[in-house]
Amino acid sequence: MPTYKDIQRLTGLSLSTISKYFNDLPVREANRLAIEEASAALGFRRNAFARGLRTKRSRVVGILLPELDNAFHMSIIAGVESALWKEGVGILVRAAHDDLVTGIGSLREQMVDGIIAVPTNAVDPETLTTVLGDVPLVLLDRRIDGVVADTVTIDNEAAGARAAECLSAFGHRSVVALVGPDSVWTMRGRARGFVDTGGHGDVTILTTTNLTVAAGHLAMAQALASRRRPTALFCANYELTLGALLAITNAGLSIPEDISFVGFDGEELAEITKPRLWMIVQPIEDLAARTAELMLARLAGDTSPARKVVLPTRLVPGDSISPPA
Amino acid sequence: MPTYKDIQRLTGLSLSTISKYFNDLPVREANRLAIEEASAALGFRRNAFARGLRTKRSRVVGILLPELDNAFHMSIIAGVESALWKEGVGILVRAAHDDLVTGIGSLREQMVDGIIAVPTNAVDPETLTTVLGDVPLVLLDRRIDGVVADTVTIDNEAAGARAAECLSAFGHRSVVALVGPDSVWTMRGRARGFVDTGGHGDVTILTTTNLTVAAGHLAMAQALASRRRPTALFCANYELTLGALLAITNAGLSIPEDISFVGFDGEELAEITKPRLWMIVQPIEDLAARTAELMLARLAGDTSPARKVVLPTRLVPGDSISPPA
DNA sequence: CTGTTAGCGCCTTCAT
DNA sequence: ATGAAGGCGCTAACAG
Repeated sequence: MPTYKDIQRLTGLSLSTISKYFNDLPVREANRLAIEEASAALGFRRNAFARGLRTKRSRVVGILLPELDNAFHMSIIAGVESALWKEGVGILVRAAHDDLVTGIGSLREQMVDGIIAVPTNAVDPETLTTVLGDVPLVLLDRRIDGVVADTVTIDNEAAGARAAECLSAFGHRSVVALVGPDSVWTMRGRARGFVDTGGHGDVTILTTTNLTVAAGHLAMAQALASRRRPTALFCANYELTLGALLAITNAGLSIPEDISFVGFDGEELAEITKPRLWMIVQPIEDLAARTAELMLARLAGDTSPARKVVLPTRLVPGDSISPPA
Repeated sequence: MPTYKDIQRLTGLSLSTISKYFNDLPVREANRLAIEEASAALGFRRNAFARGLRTKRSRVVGILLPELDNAFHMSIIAGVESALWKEGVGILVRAAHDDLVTGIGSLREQMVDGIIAVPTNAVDPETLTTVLGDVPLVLLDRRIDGVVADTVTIDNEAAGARAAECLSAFGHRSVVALVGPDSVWTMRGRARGFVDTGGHGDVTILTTTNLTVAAGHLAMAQALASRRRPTALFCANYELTLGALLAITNAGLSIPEDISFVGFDGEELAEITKPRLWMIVQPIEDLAARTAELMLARLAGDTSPARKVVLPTRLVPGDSISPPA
């Protein structure tokens, strides 16, 4: 690996001039050309270790997710990566497996300049502060009670509420929400919004054991087979939506004749099902953009108080709701 | 951030003894305890920049994917991350957007010790060699013509062939494969295997514009509406499988009465659809394990010739094929 | 605008 | 098993 010294040998310039060139500080035109020629000939690339040792920055941000195979989180991260990389910032991705503190510690060991995390469990705020040191943290999709940090989420209550409104606007008084485990922050919010707004009638919350297609299918299949079969349904995330849809289809039931349906996050799905499904959809690109923006600001030295960014969901109309029989 | 010097101040030991302790070299028991106490008190963590500067290794592997929102690739990467992290190796993830060479260059700039890439376009082997330098490269899921590198893929021809066999075993002589663009290496292989083996009869290849649920749905909806409606179908990836399934359901057709069906990668889906679908499934965990293993070996200094790991797919039987009318 | 100099924190001979 | 010393490649004063 060539170094400044090699460039110095070819150009006769001092190390500091060469450094200035690479840091976009003014350099005489002739020297600039000489450096460019030399480094092209050498295939030179600056050594990030040495640079980091001096500057104390890696231009890498750590990403901490519960699991890496969650499609929703990864699609946000795709947007975050794109926005950060435009500024030359890379992402070091790690599965946290419900242990935020350990995850943060390990990322810090690898010298990340900041951390974006989707938290799961509760965390002791003090422990968090200690392990974080001065590394900026942006919490994505979910919050942690008692922790003061930048936060980018959607308005989950409003999302649940809107779903309930759609259904009640068509006259449904007996409504069901298929939601994931109560341990998931977003699910609590969506369920709460749904209950609070649909609460004038008869509201049932079906809780699944986890957020998978299979779990959604199972819970829905059981509900459909029960004595009081749901007639108006809201699914609180994409996997549950798909699972419920399959359960309904397999049971030989029709939407909306037998059951009215509001799904979540499946805009693409909504467009190709018959009938089109009503959907609550999350603004993935905005979530990504705001998260990246916040992080870049912190990296640039913004020390203003923690922000709480709350984005609205979009309601995509369909033909999957009809008045109750 | 505390350094060895701080530990030295607390323990009176030399920097070299402290270094030895942290590098698992023999240190007298009393000293070991002193160092442990001091570093705990200080909240000490070794500075990876300084370490990298000396050792020339970052303990980070770069991951280069066409896009980060591809569920299949990310599920492999989830396994890779898990295996690498067990060895203390992190992953720096980047979307390559069809430009492997630039991607590799940028990852090298961030000092990755190795690169795992899912390639898309062709690449000039020499350019690749140059930009790689001595960084080990493992190609995942797809190969590049003319490039000699470690490679972990499935046997795509065999996968396509097996699908064709299933259908012909039930007596189908007119079979259709729904595959993605010919530009995708895996799709070419699956189509080839399907054609070669199903070739005794009447084989049609439906090519979609991209690998999405919507594209699969569209292509399938058109085919179902055509004069010669398919009666035996193989879908060459998960998104196409889901899209085709929705198209079939929406068209009011039944599996397998109207159309026999072999899907791809949707084992979970297969279990909850009615009837159960025949599926070709990729060994995601094995792909991840072999990839990680290969990379770890290279990081450990293995300089043996490039390996070509080819894994078999699994055939999951269902009730979605019946003899033709 | 350019050059000289002094580290950043750690690992690694080399003696002891 | 320990200690002293040098340097990895780069940046950031500072002087010119």
